[in-house]
Amino acid sequence: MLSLKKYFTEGLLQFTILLSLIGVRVDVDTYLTSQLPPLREIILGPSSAYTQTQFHNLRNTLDGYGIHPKSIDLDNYFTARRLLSQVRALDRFQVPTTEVNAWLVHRDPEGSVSGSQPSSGLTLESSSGLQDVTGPDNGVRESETEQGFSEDLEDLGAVAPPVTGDLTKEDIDLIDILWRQDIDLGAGREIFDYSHRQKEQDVDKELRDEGEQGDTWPGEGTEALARNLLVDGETGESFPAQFPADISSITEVVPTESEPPALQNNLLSPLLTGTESPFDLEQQWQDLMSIMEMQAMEVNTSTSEILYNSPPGDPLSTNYSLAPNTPINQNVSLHQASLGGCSQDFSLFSPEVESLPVASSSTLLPLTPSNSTSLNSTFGSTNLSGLFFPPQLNGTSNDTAGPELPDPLGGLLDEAMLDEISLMDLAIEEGFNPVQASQLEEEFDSDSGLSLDSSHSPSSLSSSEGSSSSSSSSSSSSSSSSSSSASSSFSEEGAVGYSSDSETLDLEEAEGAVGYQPEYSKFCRMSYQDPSQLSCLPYLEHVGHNHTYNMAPSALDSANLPPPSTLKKGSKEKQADFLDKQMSRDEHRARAMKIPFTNDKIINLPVEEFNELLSKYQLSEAQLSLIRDIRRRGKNKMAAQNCRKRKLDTILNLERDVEDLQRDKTRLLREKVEFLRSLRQMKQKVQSLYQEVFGRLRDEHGRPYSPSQYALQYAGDGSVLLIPRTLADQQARRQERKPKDRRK
DNA sequence: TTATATTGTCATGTG
DNA sequence: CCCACATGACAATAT
Repeated sequence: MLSLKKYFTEGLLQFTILLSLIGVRVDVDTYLTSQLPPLREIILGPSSAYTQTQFHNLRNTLDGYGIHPKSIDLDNYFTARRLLSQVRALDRFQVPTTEVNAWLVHRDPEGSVSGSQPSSGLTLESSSGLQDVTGPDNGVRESETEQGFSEDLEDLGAVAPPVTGDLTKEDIDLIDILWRQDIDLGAGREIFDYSHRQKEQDVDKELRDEGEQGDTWPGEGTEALARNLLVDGETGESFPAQFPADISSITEVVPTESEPPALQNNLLSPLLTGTESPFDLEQQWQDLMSIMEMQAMEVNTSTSEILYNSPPGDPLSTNYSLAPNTPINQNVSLHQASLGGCSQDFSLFSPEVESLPVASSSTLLPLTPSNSTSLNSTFGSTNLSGLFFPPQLNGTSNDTAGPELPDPLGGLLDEAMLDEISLMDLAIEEGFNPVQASQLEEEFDSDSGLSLDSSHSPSSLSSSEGSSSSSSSSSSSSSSSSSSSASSSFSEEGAVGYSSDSETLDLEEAEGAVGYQPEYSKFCRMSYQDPSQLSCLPYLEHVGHNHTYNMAPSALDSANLPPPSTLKKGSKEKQADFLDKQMSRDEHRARAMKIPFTNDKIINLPVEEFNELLSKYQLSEAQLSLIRDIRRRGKNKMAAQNCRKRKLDTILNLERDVEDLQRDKTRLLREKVEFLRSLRQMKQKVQSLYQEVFGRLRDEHGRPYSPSQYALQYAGDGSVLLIPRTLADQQARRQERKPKDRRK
């Protein structure tokens, strides 16, 4: 948990730093208040994911991040342009509003891939576009970031159009991507993946082969990877038909997108031209299958070239440098930079954050001293007034506050005195006395610290919700959708590929189901927003669900990282052992019982599909029982994760609320001190004037009036009267009673 | 090895 | 009644 908190806080800091670097003005206060939610979600990602209903939101895209890396892997493995074009085509299909995000993501990867891989002709376009765009991107980002991460895709569209006018199609695309990145904020786990992949790439082929050859592995892995695709493939019935259907649906959706049709056409046109075969299903499918198999062995999908170029340690520098050539990487890198660099940046950022609180504290400090002085002075003023008035009156006036007033001037003074006294009383009641005035300073300081904390604390239930909703949407999307999009298959493959092992599958499933934690954990541990974006796509449903949860990140990490080493060592057996270790108990049981489908399917398939699946196989009673237990436990696992995330989120929100209240309290106390001080000054002024006027008064004999016998009193019309003390006392008493009566 | 934190599982309740 | 989900409690596991 601590590490996670660190990550999220660091992520916030980094993000802010990034924004500042980009040129976006970061208002920490507003950021905390208004924009914190998104950040918080990022940090608390899991919490946001709590609400299952929210899975469909953008966050889900985060969940899908896993896919994205895989897509990159595909590029690495398959140099053929055909894949890229296909992917793009797929992206198009997914263009529909929510899907638009995914589409953008894909493009980035492509661009990055193209940039990295000279083989693809597309690369030239994408790379050039990226480079050109880099400048504009920043500007766009500013607006984007300002608007908020959690904003809907529609918002993106709305924002993008203005920018697009000057920008080229490619630029627009890039902007969209950047926009999405900003929204997602997730650091790409790609870095991790990359590291693994570089090492594993060679091994991956072997793994792929193994997966294909493996009796249990291939089937499970493929199934897990793209339930849609695989399912179809398994049945062999629905797959072909579904694909076209999905495409048509996607194309239809595209026009409806927020972006103007013209823009869309422009954006799409490049892709379309490049894509030979959205319809070349067989080849795509084969490629996807092969990729999936390969990936299945690799738990993680390292697509990022960033790793190659730069060590994960320097996400920022490397990312930025890479950005021009590799849009995806850039995006990822940016996220990562914000996230990964958090620790490093944190120190830098912290000062800034603290500066605000400090400033307030500094302001407070002067106040506090003044307050203490003011309090004393106020008392002094009262004493002064007492000097003017007869001792008796003064004594009474101090206690009652009323008696003094009766005097001619007493009226004014009385009110001021009363107010002051009342304030003082309040202060005392509240525990805010002169002594405490000094304490205020401390409070302020502490408050400043609190404010800092608050800033750190992510506060955005909404964001979490959004993420959760996105995940849910992705999950909701039917399996048919998965079959439809080859691109989706990539993402799924990535997830599936490594997940092909029962373990990975379970993890994915669990994650997808949970939806909330994935954000948090994913974001913190590894940044793979892009994949998440992919998850937005319907076909990615499986992946998204699985990825979302906390477990996923840890599992993914463990799964991803270890495999590379094992793979390098080069023994399939080792890999198998590792996979076995990674597999959950239920997975082992399922394997032992020779259950013909993956745990992921068992757990995540809708009831109808689940029953249908069961009906397709002749399973023994023991197998059926085990399957039902696996489903029950799997769902409960996700539920528990959601529950815990929700709980954590609630606690964090409460914590934030407490901090806010403490800040408010400090502010109010400071204001109170200021008012008291100003009141004291006014009193002193009135007293000095009173003395001056009273001292100049002379009776008919030219003798000054005795302060003990006479007093000045302000009349309602602004005139000043000299009246005997007795009258003044009486009037003062009357005035005292009135307020008391009112109070009653 | 122990203490703590995390995660998985079960039982139960709710919608 | 079934299903999905949420949640407290406990166990298992990881750190």
